[in-house]
Amino acid sequence: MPELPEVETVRRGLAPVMEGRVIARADVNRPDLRWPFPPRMAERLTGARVDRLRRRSKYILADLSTGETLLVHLGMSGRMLVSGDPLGRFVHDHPAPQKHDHVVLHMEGGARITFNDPRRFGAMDLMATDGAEGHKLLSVLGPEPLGNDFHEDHLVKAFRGKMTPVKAALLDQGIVAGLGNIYVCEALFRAGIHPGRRAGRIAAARVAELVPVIRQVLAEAIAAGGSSLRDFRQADGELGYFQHAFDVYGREDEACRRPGCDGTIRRIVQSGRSSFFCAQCQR
DNA sequence: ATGTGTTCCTGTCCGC
DNA sequence: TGCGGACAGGAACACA
Repeated sequence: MPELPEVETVRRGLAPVMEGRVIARADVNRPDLRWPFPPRMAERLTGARVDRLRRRSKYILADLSTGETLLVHLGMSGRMLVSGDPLGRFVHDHPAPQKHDHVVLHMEGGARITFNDPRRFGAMDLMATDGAEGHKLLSVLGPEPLGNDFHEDHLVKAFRGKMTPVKAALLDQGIVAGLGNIYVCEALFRAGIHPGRRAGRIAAARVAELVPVIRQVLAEAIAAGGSSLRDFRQADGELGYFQHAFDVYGREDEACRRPGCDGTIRRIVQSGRSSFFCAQCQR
């Protein structure tokens, strides 16, 4: 689930309770998620100060005072719960442990961060901070969609000659890193491009238009997530998902929202995943 | 080299 | 109320 905007929202929620603070204890309740945890993960986290929380694509990276970086991926169903936050920004009382609470970080000062992931498609790993970008999972990533390396030339070149549907091309993390099923659908809707169009057959000018559209869709979602963060004092402290209105995602059989369009949102399955679009205004 | 399908898990929802 | 099937925001991997 969590796509780039949700992961960024989680990072922003975690930063005030983690950055500059020491991990007093780490409870690791099982040996693995999608992959085995690194050897002695709990010991390697204990006593480490979190110097900085970063995000790369859908990965959260915590640079530690030990010279190591903790990598966290939320997979499809991963959530972070913050409790006991002394800043009073999140719920103060620690909730009872829940099923699928796989890792719990106890911060000095009282805050607690619980990683809960029913489907266990999430991941955690530890690596040397120096050269972290060479990590197997990070080295294959394309440019950040909100960064300077993501520009019209890049996307046009990446699409050139590709016979794969544009939907799949935008989901390809090596072309642009951080988009998932929801925001690809939303971006294609705004750009007026049918998800089944072959990437290499779209005119360069239309591909170029996708760049600002993708940026805009993501920026709006991050802003929506940020506004949901402000209410965490009385909320349950859960980070990872927030209410956001989509134009096409999840709106099968509903009316197209484009002014002047009387089309209906359709759902098709592409490589096993749902694509939502308006056949009237996406070509 | 590309493109496509399978796979890892649990939970929820919908029709019968 | 139970049961089966479809489906869910990811992405590595095996294959044609």
